[in-house]
Amino acid sequence: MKNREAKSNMIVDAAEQLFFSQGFKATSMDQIAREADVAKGTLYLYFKSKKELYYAVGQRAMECLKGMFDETSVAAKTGLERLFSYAKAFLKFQKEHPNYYDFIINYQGEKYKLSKQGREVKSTYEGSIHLFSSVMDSVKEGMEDGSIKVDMEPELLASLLWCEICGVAQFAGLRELFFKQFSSEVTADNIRDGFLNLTEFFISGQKKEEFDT
Amino acid sequence: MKNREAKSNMIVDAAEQLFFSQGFKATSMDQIAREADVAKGTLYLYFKSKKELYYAVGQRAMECLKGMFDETSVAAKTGLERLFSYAKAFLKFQKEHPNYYDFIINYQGEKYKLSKQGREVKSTYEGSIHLFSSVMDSVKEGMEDGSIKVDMEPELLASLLWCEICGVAQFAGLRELFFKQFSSEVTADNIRDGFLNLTEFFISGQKKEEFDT
Amino acid sequence: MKNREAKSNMIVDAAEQLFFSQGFKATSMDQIAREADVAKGTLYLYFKSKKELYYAVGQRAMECLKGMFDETSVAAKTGLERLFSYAKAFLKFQKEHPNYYDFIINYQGEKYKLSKQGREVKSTYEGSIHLFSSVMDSVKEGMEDGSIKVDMEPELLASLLWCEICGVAQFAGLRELFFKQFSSEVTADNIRDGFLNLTEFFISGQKKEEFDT
Amino acid sequence: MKNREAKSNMIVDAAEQLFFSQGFKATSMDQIAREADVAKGTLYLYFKSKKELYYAVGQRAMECLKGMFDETSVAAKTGLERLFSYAKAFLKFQKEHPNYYDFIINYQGEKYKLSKQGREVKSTYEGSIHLFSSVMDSVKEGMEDGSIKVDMEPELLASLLWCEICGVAQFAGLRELFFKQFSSEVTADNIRDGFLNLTEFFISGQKKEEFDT
DNA sequence: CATGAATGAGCCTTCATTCAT
DNA sequence: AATGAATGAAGGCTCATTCAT
Repeated sequence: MKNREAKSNMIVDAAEQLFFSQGFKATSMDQIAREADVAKGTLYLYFKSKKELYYAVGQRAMECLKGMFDETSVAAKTGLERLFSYAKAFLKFQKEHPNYYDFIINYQGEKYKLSKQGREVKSTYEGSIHLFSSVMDSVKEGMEDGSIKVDMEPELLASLLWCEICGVAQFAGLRELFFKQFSSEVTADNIRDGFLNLTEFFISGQKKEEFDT
Repeated sequence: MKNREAKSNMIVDAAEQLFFSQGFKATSMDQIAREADVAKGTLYLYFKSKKELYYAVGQRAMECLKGMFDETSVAAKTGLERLFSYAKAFLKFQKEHPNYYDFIINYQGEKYKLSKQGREVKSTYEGSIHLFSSVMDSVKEGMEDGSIKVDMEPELLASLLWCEICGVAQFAGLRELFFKQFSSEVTADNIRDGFLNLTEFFISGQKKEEFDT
Repeated sequence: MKNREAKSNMIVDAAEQLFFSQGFKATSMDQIAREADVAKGTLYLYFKSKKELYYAVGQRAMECLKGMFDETSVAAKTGLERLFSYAKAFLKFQKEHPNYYDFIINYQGEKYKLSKQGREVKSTYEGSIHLFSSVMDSVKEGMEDGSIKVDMEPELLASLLWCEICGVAQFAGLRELFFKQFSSEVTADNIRDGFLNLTEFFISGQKKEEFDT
Repeated sequence: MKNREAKSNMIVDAAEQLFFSQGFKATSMDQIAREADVAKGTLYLYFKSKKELYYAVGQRAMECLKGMFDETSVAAKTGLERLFSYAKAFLKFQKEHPNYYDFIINYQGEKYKLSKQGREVKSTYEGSIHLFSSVMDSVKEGMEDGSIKVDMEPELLASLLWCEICGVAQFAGLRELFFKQFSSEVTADNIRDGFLNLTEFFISGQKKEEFDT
């Protein structure tokens, strides 16, 4: 039954593409079937409903993010390094898979629209917890090993940084054209790098003088 | 014709609430009519189409944000102060009108789905430009008057801060329940305040020692 | 209450114009009200329903036709002359009031669509009887006075001629462009005149030789 | 795919009947679906829109008429004979398929309301041209072979006869009840036969004496 | 397993008619 | 008498889902 998984993947491929370009409601099962080159009825052999298909895409996005997180953090020595390897992974994820990123961000909101619950929601939710736990641990670790020097509760700092990173990830790309109107120097990459540099500088507690030099 | 505006507002009230909780596509004109306590046909006396109603909500959201921006920035002395009065206004806007905030954030995306353009899109886009210009001006001002001490192009710094603020605004509230699982101290307000304090401290270029104390 | 009739006429004017150019179903009471420059509610002060308005137009068309019939037949000396004065009146009516003509022709069909009965139907029906009676009388008269020489029951000949005239009236104009494709000589007027000349010649029983000359 | 055509035909059957009895606008897709005993959505599997269904009926009507024309004219020896075989075919068509006849007559008018053009319009228009060309050719032929003796341009005579035949076809049936009020002898068939006899007599140029006998 | 024809609930929008002012 | 805001039934069309083959 190797074949089954392959076909299922093809269907999710098709669905993914259409959901991303048109949104959930605007994508019809007809379109997905056509795109996946199967009959409409076949979709229902692999996914119980359109909703289910949507979840499958969410699953994929989350797994992709988890993969990039796990892959990246191995070489870190200090808490600060680990934290920033996560940050970089996150930004890289957004850059390389902007659709997956958007999907995850919008998931919760969209989901309310789909239905008030769903086992798949839980699954991605747990994924988020896992990721954020890693970030928080790295902050704690950094505070303990002295690589992070900020006078703030680690949970709060981690949350705050998480929000900042999400904001940079989301809007750096989305609004690149917008920002560029004011200066050609303001590219998505520059924003991302600027954020990483500035934040690392600040939370590592270096003196002002060191930064100016 | 006082009455007309009042009724129109009631309809937008109803539409707003439903769009916020279910999204554009998932909200039917029937529901809006029921919620607004008018007949379905009446909706079309006030708004040419469902799309038009959606725009009316967008208009409202943008005007609300602009109002809070304009109202807040008057008393500022330095560029730094002005910048942070904007930041506070933005966070306050998100806190007091989270739905409007989400609406504006999602506006662009949703709108592409509605139609490829539209005068209303332009209207909100221009609103964004206006707001961001103010932010950028305050950064430049702060760099000139010495209240902001960061070695970075003002446009880039402004863009970066904008992204961060958006991130904090959006996720502090949205994920409050999420963050709280790790520490009861991590509330949306704490995240917002933490962000403001930390960032003000950093970009005003105070020495580490001063912060620790 | 002179005013009442005047306003009623203005409304029928508006309705007439719109019914003719768009048809019954496609014309809305809103349009009629706008065209007549009165409020929508006012229409219902003068006409019980849209249907009623439609009938009023039918009434007008029939009265116009009757008027032209009565006006024309006075000077006739023989039955043949009277018959042809009717024929000419009919063709003239179609030419000068093609919309009224179409209206009358389509009345029956349309009416079935409106409802299965209606007093107005009767009214126009009686108008038709009146007109056709006149035609038939003129045929009888012509047979008696020798101006019509056809060996056929007068009722049948009258019916037959009526059908022919209706056909010429209806299609000469409607299909003018169509016929013209085959010869620029074939105009609506030529068809009408050709019909009158040929038919008069035939039913007056002139010899072939006379015609050829 | 034999089945597909069969079902498509059943749908057109239903649509035809309803369009004939109520008109285009007054017939709803719901009714058609009910009449055809299929679900409403099914209609759209076979016809892209209500308009398309209407065209399909028009197509049918035209093909039916063409079929009867082609079938009839084979045996004719002279132009006159051919002309009258067409005339008979036309009258027979109207008699056997009065709804199709009406449909074709009203087609043009109705269609303008539907949309300003359409390939189907062209299709029936071309059908008309084809038919009329045959009629005109037979008139020319008859003038050449001497079977038609009328001093008139063939195009004009053909046009005129066409109008007359249309009139007889349309009104003989439609007004049968009307005419009968004046004499029980005036039936639709008598009108049709009377028209054929009288006209044939006249345009074949026979002497009056021969007719009287 | 795979198909795709069939279903029917649901959507946006229109419009004849009513009625409080 | 006149208004025009309000109504709500209907209409054309879409699409997720089912099921006989």
